[in-house]
Amino acid sequence: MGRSPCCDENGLKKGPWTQEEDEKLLHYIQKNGHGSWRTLPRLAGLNRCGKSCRLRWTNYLRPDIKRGKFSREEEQTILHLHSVLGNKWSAIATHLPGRTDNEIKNFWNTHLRKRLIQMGFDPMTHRPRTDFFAALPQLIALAALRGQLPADPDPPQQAGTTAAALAGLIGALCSPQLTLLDTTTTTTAAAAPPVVSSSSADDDAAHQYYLPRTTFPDAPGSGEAAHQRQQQAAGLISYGRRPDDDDGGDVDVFACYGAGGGGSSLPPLTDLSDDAATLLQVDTASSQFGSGGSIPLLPWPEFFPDDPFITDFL
DNA sequence: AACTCATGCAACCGCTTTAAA
DNA sequence: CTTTAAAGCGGTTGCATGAGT
Repeated sequence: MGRSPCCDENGLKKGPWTQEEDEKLLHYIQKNGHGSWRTLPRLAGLNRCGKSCRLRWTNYLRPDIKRGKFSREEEQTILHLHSVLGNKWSAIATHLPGRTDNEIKNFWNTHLRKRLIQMGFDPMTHRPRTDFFAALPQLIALAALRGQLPADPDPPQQAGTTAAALAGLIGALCSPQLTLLDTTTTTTAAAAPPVVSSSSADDDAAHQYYLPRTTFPDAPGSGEAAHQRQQQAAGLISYGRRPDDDDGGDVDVFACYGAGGGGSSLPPLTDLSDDAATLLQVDTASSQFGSGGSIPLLPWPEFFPDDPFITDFL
């Protein structure tokens, strides 16, 4: 399997394309099709290698390319497909008409990947990171919520409080489960996994967070089937972004499926308060994000239940 | 105004896969 | 079946631009 030598040829231009080159390539392909990429540059009067021409065409000049910002739906699709396919950019691109694999790859590396990391998720596994420092933001939030960190730190007065906060962090590390529950979202613990939220780095304080328990409480009438569903889904995470009522932007919303059994690798947490347990017993059917409709918070392959591509891949 | 740093994206590099001889 | 060229693909680089100091 020899490597293509086309790019090693001397005297061929590299670097950014000029408008004149674009026009030559576009005009030639529109008239003749690309045919053999190796012979195309000579026939089109371009001092480029065929590979460079192919890339320019597929990533930029193709008439069906969609440009501009990725929509929230496209973000969702990329996140979900990446959780299934990994870095198979071309495969992911087949589900996003008008988007190129290169564009999706860039978008992932510059936006989505960073966002997951910021929130303490491993961008490759889509699961919470196992190292302590990755979970630190959540631990700090946890401790703050438990009244162990000052809302407005004031160093001269906080020596004792900080010690208590650290003690709280250590306690959290030794306890069953850590997650943060976004109370702005409603869900039913029995009928579906609880919606758990983390937030982007610019999280505002408008959302209140509660601490769910290790195994989610059974809602009335839920029974064993619901419990089994929880167990089956243990460890899976789904996520989305929903409009933020306060500032008009988006906030990240995560659903963390299950808690025990090694699904989540986040450090464990102490038991849940009764208040938080109550919060988990609300109706999923009414779960809406803002006024714009709901975001599907489903674990992957259910996200594309009838997609033969996914079915075949799995 | 000048400089530094961060970000986004187009393009390249080189490995793998596919198809033809 | 083997060899080879071509195409496909994912990782990486480098430049342009904007924000911050």
